[in-house]
Parts: sequence; C-alpha cells; structure tokens
Amino acid sequence: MKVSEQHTDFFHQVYEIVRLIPTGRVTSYGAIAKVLGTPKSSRMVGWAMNASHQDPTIPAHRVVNRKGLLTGKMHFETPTKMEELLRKEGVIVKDDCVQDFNKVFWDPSEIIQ
DNA sequence: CCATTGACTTAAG
DNA sequence: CCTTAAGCCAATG
Repeated sequence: MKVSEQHTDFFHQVYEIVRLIPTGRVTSYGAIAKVLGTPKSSRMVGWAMNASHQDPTIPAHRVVNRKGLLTGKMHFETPTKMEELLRKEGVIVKDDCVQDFNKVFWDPSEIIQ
C-alpha cells in the first residue's frame, strides 16, 4: 500500500462508517473517531468529511457534533441543504440543532460488536 | 520550516 | 449551560 496518497487509512475508515449510518439516524465525529481508536482525533473526522465531496455516496449530513449541532452545514451546496436532508429522513432539526439527539444518535460500535 | 486554522472533544472551574 | 485550556493532526499560508 502506498502511504503518500491523498486519503489515509483513517480517512477511508471514516468513509466506510459514515456510509453505514442508517437513514434517519445521525452520529458524531467523536463517536467515529473513537471507534477508529483515536478518540482525540475527531477533528480529522471533520476533515475527512470536508474531503468527502469527492465521493457523493457519503452521507455527510448524518454526521454532527456531540451536541447534535449542524456545524458543517455551511460546507454543503447550500447552508440549508444539511438540515433539509435530515428532515427528509425524519430527523427533527431546530435552530441548526438535532432534536431528540439521544434517540436518533447511532453508535458506530454497534456494527463492530 | 514555522504559524495558524478547523465540519471536534474532554476536563475543569 | 458557559468559558478556558489542552489535545489532536492534515492542510494551508
């Protein structure tokens, strides 16, 4: 494997997990980072999302911060695209914040078991 | 090469 | 719940 690629293994693993997020559910950057074994590298998850534009199959709108705040909405095609997509999937969004975050939150560690 | 930034999180006060 | 501070590391200037 070549290491001097644009995407590291970390990025690739982030993409895989994000793709596995069920419709109508969301998860956090930290949860993903934790599953990957680097809980302190949640920023890199966010950076991976920023680079995920190269791959449209990645539902980046299902990834929010630990408070359920749509911090990355401004990086979409339009600032409102993220919450529009979430609402379409049944996620209640109020003031850029996911309501009932505890209910819709999806822990990536469930698929690892 | 050094400094700053950023779709973050945790701990402590 | 709010503010600081620290940790994290790729990307950018």
